[in-house]
Amino acid sequence: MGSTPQVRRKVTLSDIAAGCNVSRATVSLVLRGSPLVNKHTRARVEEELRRQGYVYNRAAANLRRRTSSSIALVLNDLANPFFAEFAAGVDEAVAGAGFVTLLGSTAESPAREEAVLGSLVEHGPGGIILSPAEGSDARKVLAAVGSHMPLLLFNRELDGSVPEIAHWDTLALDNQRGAQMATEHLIALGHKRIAFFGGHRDSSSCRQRREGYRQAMHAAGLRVESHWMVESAPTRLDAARQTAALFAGKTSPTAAVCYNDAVALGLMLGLYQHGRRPGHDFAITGFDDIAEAQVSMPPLTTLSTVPRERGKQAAALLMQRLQHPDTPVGHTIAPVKLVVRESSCPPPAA
Amino acid sequence: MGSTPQVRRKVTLSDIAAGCNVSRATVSLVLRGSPLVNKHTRARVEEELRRQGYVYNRAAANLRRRTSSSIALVLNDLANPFFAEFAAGVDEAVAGAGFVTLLGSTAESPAREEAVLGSLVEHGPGGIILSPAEGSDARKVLAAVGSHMPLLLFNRELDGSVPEIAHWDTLALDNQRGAQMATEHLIALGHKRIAFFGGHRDSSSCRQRREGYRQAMHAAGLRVESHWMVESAPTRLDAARQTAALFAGKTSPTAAVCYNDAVALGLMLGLYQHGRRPGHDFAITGFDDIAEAQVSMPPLTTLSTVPRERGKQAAALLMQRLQHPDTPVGHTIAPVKLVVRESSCPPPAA
DNA sequence: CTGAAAGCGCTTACAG
DNA sequence: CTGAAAGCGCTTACAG
Repeated sequence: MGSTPQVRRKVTLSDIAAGCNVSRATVSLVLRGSPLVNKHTRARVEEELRRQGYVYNRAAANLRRRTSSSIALVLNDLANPFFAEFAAGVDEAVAGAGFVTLLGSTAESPAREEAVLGSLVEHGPGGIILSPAEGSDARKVLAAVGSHMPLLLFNRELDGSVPEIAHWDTLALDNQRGAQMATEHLIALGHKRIAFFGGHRDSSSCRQRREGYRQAMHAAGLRVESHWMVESAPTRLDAARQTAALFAGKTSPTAAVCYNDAVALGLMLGLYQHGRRPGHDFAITGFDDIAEAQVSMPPLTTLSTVPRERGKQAAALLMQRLQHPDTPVGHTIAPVKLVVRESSCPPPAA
Repeated sequence: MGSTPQVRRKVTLSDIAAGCNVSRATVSLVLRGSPLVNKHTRARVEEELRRQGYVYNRAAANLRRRTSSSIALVLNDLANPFFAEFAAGVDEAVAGAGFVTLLGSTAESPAREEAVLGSLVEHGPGGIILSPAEGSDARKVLAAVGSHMPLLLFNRELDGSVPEIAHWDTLALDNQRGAQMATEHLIALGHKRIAFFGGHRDSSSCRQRREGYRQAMHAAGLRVESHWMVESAPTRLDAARQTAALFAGKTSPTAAVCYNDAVALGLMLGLYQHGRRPGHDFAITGFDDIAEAQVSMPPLTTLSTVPRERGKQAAALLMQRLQHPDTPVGHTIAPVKLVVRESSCPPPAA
């Protein structure tokens, strides 16, 4: 009430020390919760901290202690709901550990990725979680972050081999097993002619999902026509455009395992435009279980990756690495879960 | 080749100075691009910086210069595509200014918001962009950030009055004008019985959108039945559930201005479940123009807020404030744009 | 054009 | 239990 809170200069440890006639060392011990401090002294200091509106300067403390209280999160596309959820999970876990998240997004450009990593590293994060841009190169990343920075690669592989001096952990989705499960599910429904639809062939996740699809088809003794393997950008729009390609050959598929949900929703749209009814005369599965999957028309059978959980997991793995720098590098594969909804109908003949 | 890059200790200015027999001051001047340094000296220093793999420690520099090179971005819901796009825009602009973004998400909880703000402030951001959690209180925010921290409020108002000592800029969407435009559009198509559907009545954005709707209805001499004002959580699922309420009275509406796109898409689903065909026998408008709006069935007429642009704008406004702390507080209202698609059909009678 | 010195806000042995 | 002193990695007047 009678206080004058408008000081321009920030309140520091010295102000508090002066304010209650103790040394800065003592104030520091109080702040860090040391048991050495006399109860009465502690109370006086705490009162003074409150009175002056002290704000801890973590950067100064980190400098002195040679520690870090941040981790950097570098994403190829923050606006993608999958990564947005992932980021929310990372931030939740990071905040829970008393750290702060430094954000960087690269808009799928390796050049921007290099710049962003360079800038973030100067801010001294304890480690980095990186979901690489398409075409990002291992050596460039190494040049940007140095060989001593703990780094967790999420979701994608880097181009080129990872240099030996880099001890980078990885966290990946079980793409292969997921696509295999989706394909097996369609086979169990009675489908024989199953396509693999969408995605860029040269992305590692697309390769792995195609591999899972092929294995399931092969194990069931089913053949794969070459025109059933349709490429597209991993977006709804391009997927809708590519729909016609599925029906270009003489033997049309009755079902498609899609690269991801965006592609699957685009395919639904494309099918409607071709007078077909997904979930009735054509079966579709997706990958990701984005929010829209459960409310699309029809609701989409897909593989749940629980991106928020992946985010928490990524943060936990990185924190682990910070605490145990000399543990062997870990390559974690996160499970995916088949969620059956109406888009995966039996074949029309059955 | 013959080098030994594996030093555990980080390379500092002193190492560079020692490496080429100059003082740390000179190295610092080189780093900061000072014109004072002799060309030849500069070249030697730069070579040494490269040779030793020097990484600038921005935290130390910030401490000495009493500057900041970060801004904090605190969002009520990062997983929401609108905010994810917004965050991408903020980060783009922030990175463009050589700053880094500190991320915090509050999961719509005022208590978490307080904690997150408190933690972020300790990391010394130059300013904060805050999209408040529902029910977040002005005095609590002030207590968490202090009265000298530049803060930009985005998208929502705080509960309680903003204390006079807080000089907070705001950036808001033109909710009222947007809803008014949507309503006028439906009226122009010939609708007379138009509902306002979804949203929490006590949220400021919902109040403003309802107000725009009322003004347009009133200006056209149309009356509003009380059961046409339906509340819902701002989610697809709850909106679908509330659909029946629209048709509970004796005079059913032929169109609805929806609180946002999520609600509009939920309403579409609800209408299908009631045997109606949105875009044919019932007109719908949304708000936000999320990615799904253009590919829903039918495509959704809505108000585009261009969240990525809003993010850039928010960052620019905050940067402006950092450079000119004594400029009067600004309250910016960002325009929205009507995007007409097939969901807004004429009334069945017409 | 370059260097010596002080200092940003903290922490941490080390004495006492 | 508390304080004096040194130091984290930088920058910036100030001399020369």
